Amino acid sequence: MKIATWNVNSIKARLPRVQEWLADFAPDVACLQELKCVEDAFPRMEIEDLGYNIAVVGQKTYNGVAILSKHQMTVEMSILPGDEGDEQARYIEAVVEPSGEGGRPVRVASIYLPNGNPTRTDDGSDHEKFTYKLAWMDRLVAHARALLRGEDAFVLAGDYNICPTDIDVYAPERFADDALCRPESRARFRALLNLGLTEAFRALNPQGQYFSYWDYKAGAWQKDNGLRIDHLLLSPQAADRLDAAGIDKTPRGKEKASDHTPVWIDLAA
DNA sequence: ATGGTTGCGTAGCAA
Repeated sequence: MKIATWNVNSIKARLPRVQEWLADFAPDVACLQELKCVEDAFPRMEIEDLGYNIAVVGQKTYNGVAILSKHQMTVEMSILPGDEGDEQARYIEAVVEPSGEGGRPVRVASIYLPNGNPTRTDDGSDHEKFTYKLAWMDRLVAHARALLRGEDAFVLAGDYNICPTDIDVYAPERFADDALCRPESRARFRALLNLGLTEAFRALNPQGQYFSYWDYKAGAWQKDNGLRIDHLLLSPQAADRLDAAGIDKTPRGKEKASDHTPVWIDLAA
């Protein structure tokens, strides 16, 4: 079962790119982030026509996440637990159930983790955007811990806005104080791994520099000035089925591209 | 170089 994640940076602006990617790559499940629209404005029919069921948590102008599935899907969560007052559309979780012989269910979450920049205010204290990111990550660790008690196969896929280590950054010295690389951010990402989750791409590519995001600015794509911030984290039951993982750079090179490119895994049936 | 680009929405914020 192919499961992919892609921050599309506006589903409306990106619809032709998303349609051709779905038709060509044909993932069983696609987790999308940064839809930048409310649920009613999601181009539902255009995606359904490609054979996908759709689950959306939308928000005007900012954020927004979706799960597209070729298989039957039941939405389990539309917000990350742990903060009733959090109104940002950054989390959706569903159970995907392949029909037919031998298809086992997989729980899938589409995650748009807060960017967290700027990290500091003018007076030098932690900026609320940074503290929101860290608190959101604490909630994610707690939720992952709860999910692990269920002992089922699950995949937490999305834009984590975290470069796990310096090898995931084209110029680590420039990002030392960036929320994507700060020790506090990385410590929480490692906490997820220390629970027993497997970061799929790095597990199968233990060495080497790979990116999933290139800034629109300053010719970053042409210069390969990228970051690896989009990840799929697997429960032990999902990791046991991990057959392949990859980063598909093709969509990033097209006209009207998102600044992110899809990351994918293949799980044994 | 405190720059650069894209999207939303139509000014300025977010990334």
